[in-house]
Amino acid sequence: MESLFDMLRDKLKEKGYKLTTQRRVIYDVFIDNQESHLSPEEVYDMVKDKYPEIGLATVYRTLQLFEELDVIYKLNFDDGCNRYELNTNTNHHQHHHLICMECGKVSEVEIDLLDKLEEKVEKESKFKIVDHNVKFFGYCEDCQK
Amino acid sequence: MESLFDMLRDKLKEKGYKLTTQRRVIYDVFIDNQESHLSPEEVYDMVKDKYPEIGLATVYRTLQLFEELDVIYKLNFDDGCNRYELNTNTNHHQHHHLICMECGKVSEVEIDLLDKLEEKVEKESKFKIVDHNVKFFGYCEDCQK
DNA sequence: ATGTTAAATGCAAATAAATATCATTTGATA
DNA sequence: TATCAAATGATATTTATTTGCATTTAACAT
Repeated sequence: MESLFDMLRDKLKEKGYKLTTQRRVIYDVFIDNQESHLSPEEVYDMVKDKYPEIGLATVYRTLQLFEELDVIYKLNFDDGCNRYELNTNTNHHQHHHLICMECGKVSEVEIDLLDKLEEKVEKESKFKIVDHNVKFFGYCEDCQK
Repeated sequence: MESLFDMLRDKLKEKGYKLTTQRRVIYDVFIDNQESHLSPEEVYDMVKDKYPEIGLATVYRTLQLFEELDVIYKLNFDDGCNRYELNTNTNHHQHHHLICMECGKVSEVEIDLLDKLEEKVEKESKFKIVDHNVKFFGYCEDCQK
């Protein structure tokens, strides 16, 4: 039974990339913050605790690499920076975001009604669909008052 | 029976904003390019044909204003800039995007199965949902070959 | 173990999109 | 037609991200 970390190592090896300390440490930050939607700057700050010598450019490069390897995926909450979250292979496809239009808070919903929808869209269009992304906009509990 | 343009004028007046030539011309660009997803730079280039004196900052400011007035809405195709499309009041809510992961082409789907989904999500979470946004990722007809 | 080599890093400089500043102009109303 | 807040254009600035390059390091072969 392969852990998430084993998968990272295998994916890196398969593509001829090296498993560096920096990549380990960045990976750990995502493991330790699975409920978060981290920006490059936030990752940088957290990584510096364990590995102060790291450069911001390395963080950016690593995030790109991890995204390419499907280790993390990119989110967009329109707040001026990219955000990323760990791909645990269980959150994918039925894990979407609720964005509060008042305070900007983002929460999660676990729901999967979209498989039917994908089929329908594939029939109507000529696209071969492999993924979807759903965002809901509204007002969170606190901001409804 | 009120035209889209009348609505723009009313909305501006209501909030104490002025109907300037620049705003008219930018609005016309959206009317003339309803199928497009325009970036600020693209709007700027098109506007300059009719109104060469316009400044890029005015385009940015106008796009923000139009978005605030729900005259246009913002899209994100992760290509390094904001993109906008006209809100015709008919495309809203059942108009979503198919993004080709190979060539980046974006097409439209008209579909609305999400009302049920919104209800379900509202029950499960404490969010009051007012809008949703769906993107499908896959391969377009040309790139499947 | 050690040497070799391509890949990765850190730093600093460079880009690019978007925003802010401010003197000047303009649209709406009296 | 005069008034005045709002809007504009030009330019400078900010902020996120990327790039160039000399140096370091992980992976692999010997």
